[in-house]
Amino acid sequence: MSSLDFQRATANRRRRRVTIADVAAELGLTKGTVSRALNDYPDIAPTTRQRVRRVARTLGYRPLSHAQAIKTGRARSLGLVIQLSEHDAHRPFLAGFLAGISFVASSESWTLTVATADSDAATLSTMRRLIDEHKVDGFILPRTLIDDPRSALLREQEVPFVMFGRTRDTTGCAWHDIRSEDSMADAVHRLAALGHRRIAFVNGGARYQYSRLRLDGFRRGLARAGIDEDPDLVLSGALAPEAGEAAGESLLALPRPPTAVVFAVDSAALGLYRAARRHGLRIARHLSVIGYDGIPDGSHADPPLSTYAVDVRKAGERLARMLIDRIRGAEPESLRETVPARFVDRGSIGPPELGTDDLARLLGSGRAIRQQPN
Amino acid sequence: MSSLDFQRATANRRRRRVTIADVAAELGLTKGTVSRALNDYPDIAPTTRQRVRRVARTLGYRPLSHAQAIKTGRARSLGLVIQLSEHDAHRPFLAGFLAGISFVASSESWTLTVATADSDAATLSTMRRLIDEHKVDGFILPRTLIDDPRSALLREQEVPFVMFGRTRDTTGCAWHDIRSEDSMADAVHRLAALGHRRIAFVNGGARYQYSRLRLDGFRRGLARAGIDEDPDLVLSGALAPEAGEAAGESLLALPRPPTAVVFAVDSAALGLYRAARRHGLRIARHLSVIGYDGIPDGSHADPPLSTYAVDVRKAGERLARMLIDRIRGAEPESLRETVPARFVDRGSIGPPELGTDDLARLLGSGRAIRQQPN
DNA sequence: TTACTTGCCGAAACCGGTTTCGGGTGAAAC
DNA sequence: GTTTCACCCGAAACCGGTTTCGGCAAGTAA
Repeated sequence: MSSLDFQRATANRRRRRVTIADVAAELGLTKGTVSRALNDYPDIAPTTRQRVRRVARTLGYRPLSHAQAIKTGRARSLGLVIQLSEHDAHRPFLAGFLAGISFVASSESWTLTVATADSDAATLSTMRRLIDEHKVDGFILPRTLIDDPRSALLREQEVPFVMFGRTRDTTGCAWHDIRSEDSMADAVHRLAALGHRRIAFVNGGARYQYSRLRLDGFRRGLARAGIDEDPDLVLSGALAPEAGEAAGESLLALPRPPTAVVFAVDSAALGLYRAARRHGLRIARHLSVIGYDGIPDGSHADPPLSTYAVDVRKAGERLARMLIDRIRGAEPESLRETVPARFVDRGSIGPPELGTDDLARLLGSGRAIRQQPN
Repeated sequence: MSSLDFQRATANRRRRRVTIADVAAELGLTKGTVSRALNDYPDIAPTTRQRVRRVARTLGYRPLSHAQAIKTGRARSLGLVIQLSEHDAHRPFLAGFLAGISFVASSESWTLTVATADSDAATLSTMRRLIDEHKVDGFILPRTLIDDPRSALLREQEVPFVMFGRTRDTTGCAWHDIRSEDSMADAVHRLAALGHRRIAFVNGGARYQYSRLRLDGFRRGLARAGIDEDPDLVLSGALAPEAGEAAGESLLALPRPPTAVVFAVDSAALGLYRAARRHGLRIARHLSVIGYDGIPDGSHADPPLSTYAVDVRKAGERLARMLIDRIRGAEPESLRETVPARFVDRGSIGPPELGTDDLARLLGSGRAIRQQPN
């Protein structure tokens, strides 16, 4: 045991790490044997394996990940490139999402490498750098686009990836996604059940696959409720409160305004609150609103925004798990799943107190009054 | 040049990376010479250095970071462990903060490794793992505590780190921080200039060093304005809207309520809006509020919250730069800096329309009226 | 007894870089 | 004409692991 003590002493004195050679020397074995023992090679006697394990533990041996990487080609790291130009709507989710990924990664002794970029091009070049330097073994792709250049790059480079969201060309793609289309259909269903017939839809960004899906879901809801779609009541491109406010204004300016509005994105829905306030309308009473995302701000609105909550932490966990499986060789086709969002009724919907015509009249008079000072 | 073509071909066919041996072979040099040339060793002829550079570029050679790490002991990665238990108030800053760090890191071909933890203990053990496996070369410590166990660990392990915020024991510490204490003093000064004499202060979490500093700043402001401190008007522990609301309630319940409130944290300040609304008070007219942080939600409040904006992206950039310098050997004492926050007046402050006694009377009658139904 | 497996481990190559050491060359100094 | 000394580069060790290959010993079949 003197050699063990010696190891400990030097480790403390010079802060030299315990290497595999130290473990081997302590046991009177060779590096190779120790390595195979720790990596569960079948040609190692069970008793030897146990001895190695024990000594490795007592010596505090931790393999150096990049020393392993040089031979195995595995950095044991998951890559995540966050693009935060435009609206930054995903910001409130970021912490939970990272927590989910990090939780699973840590449990497997993997790590998470994150980078940010401010454009599509920057995202791709950042990913390319991470690939070239072999900093990561694969990527999690948030905010998938209908036609996503990232998946094209990764397919070409043969780098594993999983997507948070679906896309058009699914070849070689693995994904985890929330069935937001079902939520949109459900929203229409709920509003129709409350008596609404003029239900508007304000969609998100056109590039995203989810926008396409949610619009489909909205239409499915209308069809199921037996309501004909009115093109005037379908807008898109609203990701932030400002855009949501503008959308609300144009909807309220219609000859036959909607009595309920479904938003594809919570933060846009919050914009409608401002428009409503300006026109003296009360959310839920005069105008029902349903959002999607479950952002915390929604619960601070007055009245709190009814929405479909997404468990982003869980999504992060699933994606990390799937990516690790994918890196270890699982087929992408076996890694595809969708889960539902959870409806949380906080009080921003209710039976229509006024019909569309009464609403129009009210808004008209309001407009007249408000325009007097000008 | 045929060998060059050969490299390209094999690189494409078998997707084999270009190694330093390929570059050396192409030039008729040895690996060692190429390595020294690329790393600016002085014993390489300038002409040779240029030739090596050019060929390395045309071949598309990128050194494998973990292959370098094995010898240099540098993973070229910055560590960030985010603790998101309690309030998660830093969430809105996360994206910008990461962007700042990532921007600088990328520019030096470094990467950012992030992990999350849900307690102090988990944070420490996660950091320990990253250190043991040598996944990172140093840490950025967000949300510094008065007595921070993280700095103790890193000092003992002799791992470089920089802090976002100050701490009590500064030995071996490098930091970047915002002089929020000056902002608090400035807030008092501004309110006093508007005519306020009863100014309250609602502080943040007691563990954080910033709370101590901001309280000092508040007191300094009072002293400068010639106002005696009233212990009733100083509260603490408010980090979220709920706690801010509660603090607001207790302040408004005082016999002589404040006409202005300074909050150490924006999101707590937003809680006061709700308390004010419940009592029929109008922010800015009856009750002036100043927050600190500059969170986006503040600008959506009604009226928008006046606050001191912190440039978290810039902070991330500075911290990354400082940490890289620190890892490269700079002394921690040379890496200490503070910058001011920027006041943004969005309209939540104004001259007191009512004195404290009138306010108390108004609140009293309001209370009476509201309590009748019970 | 001999031959052939099988189980288990040592030896050594290898991964892709970095760094030390030493020697050859040419110019300057004597 | 030597000697000296930069200047440059090759050779080889090294970093800390992994993986291949081969051989020894014991067990089994012939």
